Amino acid sequence: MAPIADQKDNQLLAMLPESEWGHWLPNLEPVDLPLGKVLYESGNTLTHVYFPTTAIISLLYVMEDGSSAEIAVVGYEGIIGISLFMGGESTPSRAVVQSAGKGFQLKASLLMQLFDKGGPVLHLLLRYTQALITQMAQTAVCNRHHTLDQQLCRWLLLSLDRIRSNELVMTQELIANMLGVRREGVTEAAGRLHKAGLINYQRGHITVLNREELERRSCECYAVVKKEYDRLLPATMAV
Amino acid sequence: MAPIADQKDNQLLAMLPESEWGHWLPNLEPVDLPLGKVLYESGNTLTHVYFPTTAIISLLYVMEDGSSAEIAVVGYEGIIGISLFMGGESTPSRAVVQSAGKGFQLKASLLMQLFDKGGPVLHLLLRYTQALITQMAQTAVCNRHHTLDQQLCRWLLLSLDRIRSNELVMTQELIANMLGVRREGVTEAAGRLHKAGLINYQRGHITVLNREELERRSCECYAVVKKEYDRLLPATMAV
DNA sequence: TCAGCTGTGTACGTTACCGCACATACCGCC
DNA sequence: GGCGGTATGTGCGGTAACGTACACAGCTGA
Repeated sequence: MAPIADQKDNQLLAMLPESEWGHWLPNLEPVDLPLGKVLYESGNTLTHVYFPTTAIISLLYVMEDGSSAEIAVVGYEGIIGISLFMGGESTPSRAVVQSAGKGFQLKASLLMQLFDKGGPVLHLLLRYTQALITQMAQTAVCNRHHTLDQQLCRWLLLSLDRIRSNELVMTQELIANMLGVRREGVTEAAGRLHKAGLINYQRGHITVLNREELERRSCECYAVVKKEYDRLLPATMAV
Repeated sequence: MAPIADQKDNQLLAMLPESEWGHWLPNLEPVDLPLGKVLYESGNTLTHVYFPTTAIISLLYVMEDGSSAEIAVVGYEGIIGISLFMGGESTPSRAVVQSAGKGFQLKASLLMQLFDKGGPVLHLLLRYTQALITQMAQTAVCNRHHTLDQQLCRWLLLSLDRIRSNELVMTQELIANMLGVRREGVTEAAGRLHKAGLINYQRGHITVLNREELERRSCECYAVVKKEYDRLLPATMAV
């Protein structure tokens, strides 16, 4: 019988060299990641890092007036808590579960031990971080130049890529918070995509029907980010 | 007599531990960084990294249609070419000199040798990278939520911090390219700051007269970024 | 079965910024 | 000392997204 949860459902964990596996496996604790759970708070020191398998986590900045904007989105391909091994221990952003699912957690101190040994683990985590940086940079570009319609397409594609699925459990209100726009704006943009037959949705469930057309309507930002993730973290990568 | 150029004018170099100094100094070549010089191009493998001392370098993404947006700005406090030690060798962005000045360059292969030894050099560079990440993230937030007036204030402050000066040699056209807005928009915003007595400018020279008020008019993004740089890279840091 | 909550749809005036066009001002240079 | 190029100033119609208000629709549980 297959295990309830497999550590290799997280791509970074799956990329670890065989020789590392023994050090990691006993210390990876499965965790439930329910909608809204805050994995780390702005300015707080991290106690754990997280490796999502089926959840989507948003890194976002919450402004003084309470409005927010997403900086990046992380799923099975990544890790939550890069500031730990980058040496800052905290960041001004917050990590929140945007789509419920599962994952694994690892004690911060253990991750640091494994990271500080250098070698393949260090290089893998840094390559991942560079991919994440690209996503952040492209978010900045996209926020500046592209229409809400384009951004919604990009966001849907990026998010779905991170759970390997066609369906997203997410309200328009939440999407609006992520994109940093009005909920009504998302309703209108989603309505246009629906009318064009690209997506379906009812009460918090969005399904993509036509991925190709969605990519076509998206801005170049999606392709730039996807290409960079594929380049830096090829699924078949031998670490 | 003081040296024409001092390697310790770059803050990262200045933070290197004494023991490292011998390995670095003979390999740091002084370079001129004239306005418009491209230090690396999107997708190209880096041959050198750069440590600015008096120049300002913009990391920007150039879109398919030719318009651009700044992702981050780097000066004497940093290094150009993080993708090298992050392991990607290239990035989808471009690095361009926005304010002429000087700096030092180091061969990519040498930097990698020094980085791969691990220890304080590695940790210093990673901490710097985290500060840079914060700047990028905040750029995304700022692009989404803040007015051009606020963004101009933020941008002036960030840029001036990076050359330790009150005067910037830069046309409004260039600033517009960086912010990803129309030149006319910058003219209007700058006009308002001028009218309020906060800045002076004529033909490509901008002088800040009232820094406090400029900070007050800026959005919170400037303070967030500054605080994070100060936290991660304190000038008095013992590496 | 109906009440109540959450999620979605629609409308309307407002605003910040855009694109374009053109006027003016400054500076270096022959 | 006038000329040409670059930098800045201004005006005007257009538009994407905003803030606000409210209607409706679907699920859930008393």
